[in-house]
Amino acid sequence: MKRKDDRKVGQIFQAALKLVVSKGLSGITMGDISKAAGIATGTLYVYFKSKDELINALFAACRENSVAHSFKGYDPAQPYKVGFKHVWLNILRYRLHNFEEAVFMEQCYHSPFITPETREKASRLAAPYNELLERGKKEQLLKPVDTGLLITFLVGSMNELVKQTHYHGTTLTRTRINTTFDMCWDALKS
Amino acid sequence: MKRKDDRKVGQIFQAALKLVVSKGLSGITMGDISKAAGIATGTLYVYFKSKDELINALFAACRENSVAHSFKGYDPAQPYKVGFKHVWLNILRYRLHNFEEAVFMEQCYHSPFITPETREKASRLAAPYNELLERGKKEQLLKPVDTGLLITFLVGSMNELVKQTHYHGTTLTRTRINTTFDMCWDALKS
Amino acid sequence: MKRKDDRKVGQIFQAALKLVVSKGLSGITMGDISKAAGIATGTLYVYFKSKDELINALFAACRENSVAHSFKGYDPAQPYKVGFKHVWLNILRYRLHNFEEAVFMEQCYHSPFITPETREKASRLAAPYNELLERGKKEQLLKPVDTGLLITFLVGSMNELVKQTHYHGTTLTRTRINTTFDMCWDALKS
Amino acid sequence: MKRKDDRKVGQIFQAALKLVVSKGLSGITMGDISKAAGIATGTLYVYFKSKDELINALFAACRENSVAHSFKGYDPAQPYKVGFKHVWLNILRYRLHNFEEAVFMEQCYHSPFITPETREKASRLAAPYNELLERGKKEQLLKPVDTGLLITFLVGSMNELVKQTHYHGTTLTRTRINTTFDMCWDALKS
DNA sequence: CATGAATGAGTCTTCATTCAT
DNA sequence: GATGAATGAAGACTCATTCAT
Repeated sequence: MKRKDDRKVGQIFQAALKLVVSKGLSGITMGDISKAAGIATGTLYVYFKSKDELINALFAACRENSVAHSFKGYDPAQPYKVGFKHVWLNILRYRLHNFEEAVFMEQCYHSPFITPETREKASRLAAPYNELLERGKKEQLLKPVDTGLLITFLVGSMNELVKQTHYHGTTLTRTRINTTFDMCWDALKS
Repeated sequence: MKRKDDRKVGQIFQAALKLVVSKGLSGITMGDISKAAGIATGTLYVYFKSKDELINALFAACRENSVAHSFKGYDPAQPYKVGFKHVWLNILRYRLHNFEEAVFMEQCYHSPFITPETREKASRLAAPYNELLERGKKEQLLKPVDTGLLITFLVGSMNELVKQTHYHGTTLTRTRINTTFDMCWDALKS
Repeated sequence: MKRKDDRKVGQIFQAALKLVVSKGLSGITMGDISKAAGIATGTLYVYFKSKDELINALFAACRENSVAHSFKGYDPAQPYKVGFKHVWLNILRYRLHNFEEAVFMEQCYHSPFITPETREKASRLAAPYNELLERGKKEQLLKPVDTGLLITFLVGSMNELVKQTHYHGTTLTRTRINTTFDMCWDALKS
Repeated sequence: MKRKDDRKVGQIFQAALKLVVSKGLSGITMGDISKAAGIATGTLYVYFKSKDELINALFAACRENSVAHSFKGYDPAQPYKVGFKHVWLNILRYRLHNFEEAVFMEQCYHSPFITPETREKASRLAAPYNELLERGKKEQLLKPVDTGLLITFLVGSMNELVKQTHYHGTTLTRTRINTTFDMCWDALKS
């Protein structure tokens, strides 16, 4: 028998992401995805019970991927600001290099595709970010305000920066990156 | 266009916005919109040539509305920070009270519905924001960095704040608002 | 506006019946039905929410039609056997002339299309038959056995007779009809 | 065909029959059958070239089984009515105990699955029934009418009786059976 | 203008069948 | 032989759009 091929899920995900960026979450069809993935439409249903499930699975995978990247190489032993900047850069790098994933996830935010379960699962993955910011507050380096608010700044500014970079074609020089980081740090630092 | 018509366009827009929040931009149909607006499907086509046109018109209307709100009561004669905060609060208030519009506009960002023309028209409306920030730089109150970057912080953080407020049900106290403004100001101020 | 056309339901029913006889209940598609009815596929959904609903509605209509025919011209004032034969002939005539309906209803018997509600509704329509046989028992003309059993003979024999007539191409002469009636009567009479 | 294979064919048939009763002839899929039979879908195609062939084979098998049962223990040497009742009871017993087969065969009647060849083969198996009734006519115990008509009564009444028993949950007491037989005999006897 | 029935292209999904293992 | 993943044609159903009233 033919073994279920795990690489195929990857192909499907890649195809879906590419399509979401070019046609929007609303515009993609199972036919498009299968064609882009180089498989038959029916094959999609071997791996995912429905379009909904496919989208949810992709969302979960992106989310996990994103979190995993954020803390790659993070060393809690280092001084706070060093570690913080490391993570900040990780996130930025991830969003730039995986722009498609970032766009997809944002599109999912208000879509009826994402089920409450998936949403719930996603928010549980936010824990490491929370901890990072809590630590900053404990070391009295960050403003003693609601962690959610701090994250808001972290994420919100990054989002717009990446979008702008991508769409306005601005090249993200080292200086520009540092400037942005400084602004972010100024916002958060106590 | 008589007044009667305008009222109907308003109903259509309201209906569409409500539906986008609950079902996503992908999920709305002309049938849904007409039903929610209390008119017949065919009547939609009296006011809009197609679904695309309806969405684009709504997008443009929201965008204009948003800009108009931002500068309501803004007095350039006042000291910079006072005026800046005024605008900042206007934007925040707008996004909170017109959450549906905000969601709709975000959903439109990557959708194939919005034509380049509409996009172009929208970005031209950004001029007042640019001017506001340029003035701040001229008065050496804001960091001498790319205006786009400054806007990024302004908008990005606000976006996330509003989303959070809405979804996590946090009440936005005066203190919380001020804290957020301070963070934003800290990020931008030179 | 275009008025919903009641004749269209009739066309749809006729088309469906014809197709069930030629291709079996299993083999019919909404596309086939619409084509045979001379309308667009989508139009079917103006009149019926789903294929299931269409089949159930058709079943109910056939059932009603069948019962209505059975007692046409039946006069309770006449001697029992005369009235009984009248009904018997009505049923036979109905089944022969509306062979498609008869086949369709038989096909429905074990199909998952028919909902319990429809089934229930159908069996409630059996009341007149029950009464007819009860009367025969009361007048001591029929065997004093379970009414269900009597109906079994009435219906079962007729069913097979009609099928045979139709498929083997036997012509149903007056003699043959009378012979069959006599057999039926012999079975039921006390 | 080894014994092992035959057992598998049996499993397949059993699975198919069970599914036809629960989901109708229209509703069964090769996937369902294979799952219910505890084998892989592909394996079905080792035993049957196609779904059509499977259904036809099953139909033929049921038909043969049915006829075989009918005359089990029948002894032409016995008086006619005794033998006749013996067969009649055999048929009844068969239909009650193999209700699934009976339902399946009825479903097949108007389905496009059954080929003319299968149909032809099936009707050739009716010979013993014909002979039984011919003998009755020759002995002047049965009405001198068309054999087809006689069979019609035999089969038709039995069909309905079995259906009723099954669906209305009536228990078939010995008395009820005898009553029914008497009715049938009354219908046929000269 | 307003209506909503009619249309048919396009969607998701299923399923008989094939084929690599 | 046995398996079940892969295939793609076909089916039920949706929906933007048109048009008769």
